[in-house]
Amino acid sequence: MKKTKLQRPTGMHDVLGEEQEYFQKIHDAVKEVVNFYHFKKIITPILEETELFVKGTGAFTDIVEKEMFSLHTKGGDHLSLRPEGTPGVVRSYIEHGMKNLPQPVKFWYFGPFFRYERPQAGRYRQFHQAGLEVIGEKNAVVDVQVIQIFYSILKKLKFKNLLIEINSLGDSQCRPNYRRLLVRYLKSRENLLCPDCKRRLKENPLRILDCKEEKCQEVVSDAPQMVDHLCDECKLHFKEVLEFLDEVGIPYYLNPYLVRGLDYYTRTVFEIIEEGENRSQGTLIAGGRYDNLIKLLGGKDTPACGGAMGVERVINALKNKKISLFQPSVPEIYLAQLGVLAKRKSLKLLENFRTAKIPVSESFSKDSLGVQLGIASKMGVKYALIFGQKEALEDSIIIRNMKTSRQDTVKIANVIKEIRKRLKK
RNA sequence: GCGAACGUAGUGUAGUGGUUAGCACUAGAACCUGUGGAGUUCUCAGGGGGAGUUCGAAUCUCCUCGUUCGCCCCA
Repeated sequence: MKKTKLQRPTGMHDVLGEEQEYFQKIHDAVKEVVNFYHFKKIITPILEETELFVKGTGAFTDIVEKEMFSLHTKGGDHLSLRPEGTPGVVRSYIEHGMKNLPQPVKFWYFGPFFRYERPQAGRYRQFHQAGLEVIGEKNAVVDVQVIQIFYSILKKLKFKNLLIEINSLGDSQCRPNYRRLLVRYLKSRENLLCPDCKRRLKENPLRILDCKEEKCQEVVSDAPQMVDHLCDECKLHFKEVLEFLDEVGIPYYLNPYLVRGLDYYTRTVFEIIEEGENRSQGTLIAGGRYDNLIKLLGGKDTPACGGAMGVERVINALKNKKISLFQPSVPEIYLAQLGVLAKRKSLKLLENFRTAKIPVSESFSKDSLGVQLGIASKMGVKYALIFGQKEALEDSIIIRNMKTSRQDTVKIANVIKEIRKRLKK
C-alpha cells in the first residue's frame, strides 16, 4: 500500500534552479540601488503577535480578516505569520526607540510573507517581497524617493514600459469627509452598481472606485474625486509629490481611482505596473505613506512612507519578457583525474584553483578518463586538465585544448599560471 | 469563500473498458580503470490519494488532495 505522498503545502514553492538565479538577481539589484541611498537592511521575525497586524494592517482588511496564518504557542501567545512587512518594521522602530536616531530612519527588507488565499497567477501563499520603509519624515521628497528607488530597481532589471499610478487618499482630516461625500453620491445610484459594489458600499466604499465593471465605472466617472476634496495640507503635499516626480523625470499617471487595501495609508499611494499588462497581476510594486501607523502602534506621532515589490511577480514578468539577465556561466576548465594517487592529489589541486579564483569543474566520482573527457566536452570547457598516475608521480599535468586537441605537459606548480595565460587569449 | 480546466516515470508526453502502459530526454548502475558529446545492457511510474460501477479501469462516477487560471482581494 502506497502512503500518500508528502508534498509542499498549497501555494508554496521550492525555489530551484533558474528561479534561484532570478531571486538572486533581484536581491542584488535591490541591494545595490538601496545601498546607494543608505537604506539599512532589517530582518524582523516571520512570526509576530497577531495583534500587530490586527492593529497595523487593519482589522477589517481582507488580509487580516481571512488571510492570516495564525497559531498560538504552548505558552498561549497568539502569533501570525507576517502577511506584509510594514507593521513588523514599525514595531521594531518603536520597540528599539529609534526615534532617537537621526530621522528619517531608512530600512529595506527582503523576505517571505504569507497569505492564506487561493493561489493564482502572481499570487502565492508564501511569496517574497522586497520592501522599503522611511520612518520619521513627512516631506514629499521621501515619497518620491521611494518611488524613484523602486523605479530604478525595475529599470536596472531591464523593465521598459513602466507605468506609475499615483493618487492621494488624504489624511484623517479630509478622508472621512470625502468618504461621506462619496457614499452619499453612490447611495443615490446604488441600483446601477454591480452586486460586488453593492456589498462594497457598506464595507469598503473607496474600493468601488477601482471596480472593473463598466456600469460601475460609469457611475464612478461622475463621482466626487478625492483629489478635489483634499484638505489644504494634503493638497500641498500631493502637489509637491507630483512636482518632484516631474523634476526627476519619472513618468506617472494620476489615477484618481487608485485606492489601496490596507487601512493605514494616508496621502500618497502608488503602484508601479507594466504597461499593457493585466492590471491585477501586473502590480509589481505598491506602497504609500502611512503617517498614522506609528502612533497607532504605540509610538510617537511619526510620519512614514514605504512600499514593497512582489518578487515572484517581477520574476514572472521577467520570464514573460524573456529578458535574459544572466548568461549561464560556462566553466572553462575541467579537471580529469585517473588513478588513486592522482585523485588524492586532485583534491588539493582543486583547492588551489579555488583560491586562485579560477572556476574548475570535475567529476571525481568518475574513474574512466573517457567518461570524464566526455563530460568535459559536454560542458563545453576550453581546457581539460588530465592528471593521471604518471603525472601524479612526476608532479606534472597535461593541459588539453579541447578544441584543437593539442596537449601540453606542464609542471604542476605552474599549472595555474599556465592556465591563466591561456585563458587570457 | 466561489467558479473553470487539469493531475500518467525526474521532465515532457502517447494510448485503448481487458494479456508485459508505450515514447523522448534526463538520471543511476554495469562493461572499458589513460584521451572527446559514445556505445551496449540494465534500473526507476502500478497511473495524485480514496471509494464506487464492472467479470475487469489509468481510461466511467463520486469524494478528497494538488496544480493552473478567473472572481473576491492583494505584492
